[in-house]
Amino acid sequence: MGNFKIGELAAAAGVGRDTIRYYERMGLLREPARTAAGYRLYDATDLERVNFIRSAQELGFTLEQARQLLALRASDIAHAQAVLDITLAKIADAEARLERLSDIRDMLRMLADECPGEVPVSDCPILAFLTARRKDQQHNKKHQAAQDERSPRAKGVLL
Amino acid sequence: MGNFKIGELAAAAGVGRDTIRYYERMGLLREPARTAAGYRLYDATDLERVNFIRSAQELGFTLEQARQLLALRASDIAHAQAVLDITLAKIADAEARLERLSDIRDMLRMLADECPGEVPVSDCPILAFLTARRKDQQHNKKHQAAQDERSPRAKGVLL
DNA sequence: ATGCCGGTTGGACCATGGTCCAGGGTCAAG
DNA sequence: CTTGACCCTGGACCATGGTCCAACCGGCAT
Repeated sequence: MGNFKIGELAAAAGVGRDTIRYYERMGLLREPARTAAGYRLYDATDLERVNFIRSAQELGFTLEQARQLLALRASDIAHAQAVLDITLAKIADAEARLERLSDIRDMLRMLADECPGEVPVSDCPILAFLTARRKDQQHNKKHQAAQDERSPRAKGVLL
Repeated sequence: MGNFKIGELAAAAGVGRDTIRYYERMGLLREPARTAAGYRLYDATDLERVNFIRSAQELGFTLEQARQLLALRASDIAHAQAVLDITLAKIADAEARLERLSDIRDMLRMLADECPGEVPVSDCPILAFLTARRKDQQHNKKHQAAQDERSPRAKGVLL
């Protein structure tokens, strides 16, 4: 049947050879059969898996989440709720990110609108804002106590 | 005058000591004066610089961009236009990202709405979508030629 | 003098998703 | 038989923004 070598799989899926090997190392693809010479041999189900992974990535899922989704798909006993949960979390994540990002955009737009351009940097409202802003924050902080909670970095960052 | 050691500067700015040294290595802070024992000695202008950097980061600027903004601020000859240009690029970036992200959210929301939850994974519309989607794309690709343009990764990613 | 807190250095490490490379082996065509 | 295209492995490297580590030194209180 249609067995292909790694380069063929990669080309069919539109990724690099190294990406395929990387997915294998990460446990996203099974360890494939080998020729006598040690060449990896793939079939249509492998291609479909790579395509699945790429689709998941396009929807903002990380490789780890893609791995989970593949595991769920392969399970007889899992219910769709598990997939839905992952999806809902991703939506919530996207929404938080959208809000934060649109706040930033609004702020930048405001500042850009105020900036006349043809003045010396010493009169630039954007720089003035960046220079001044912290004083406000320190002001606020005085009433906030010294709690700082360094974040250990978000997992599954969405784009 | 008010000279502080690295720990004091870090505390005043609300960052870690290592972050200060990191900024120095990255060229965001000048090399500070030293005590006889080699301790770094900072003053109020250094604190202000760190605060500026943090503010810039909050507006989505990368450290590299913060460095550029600081350089512009320090320049006598630069005009505000240069700052505005950086800001406008950041806004455009934010907008592109917002659009992409909200498309993804919409797609996920659509899929989530269709998913009944209490069915076996084999009936999960989300998995079905991920499984099927690539076939569409390959279909489209047939009319698009085999141009693939592997992206060398975006710089100055906004959040 | 002893402890302890804080400073110094260089370098390793985190996550994410790959990419690239050296130094081989394999295979089909000419 | 040689050339070139493909494959193998293990490991280094990219960006981003830090964090953490060992192993050492400085300075102050008890």
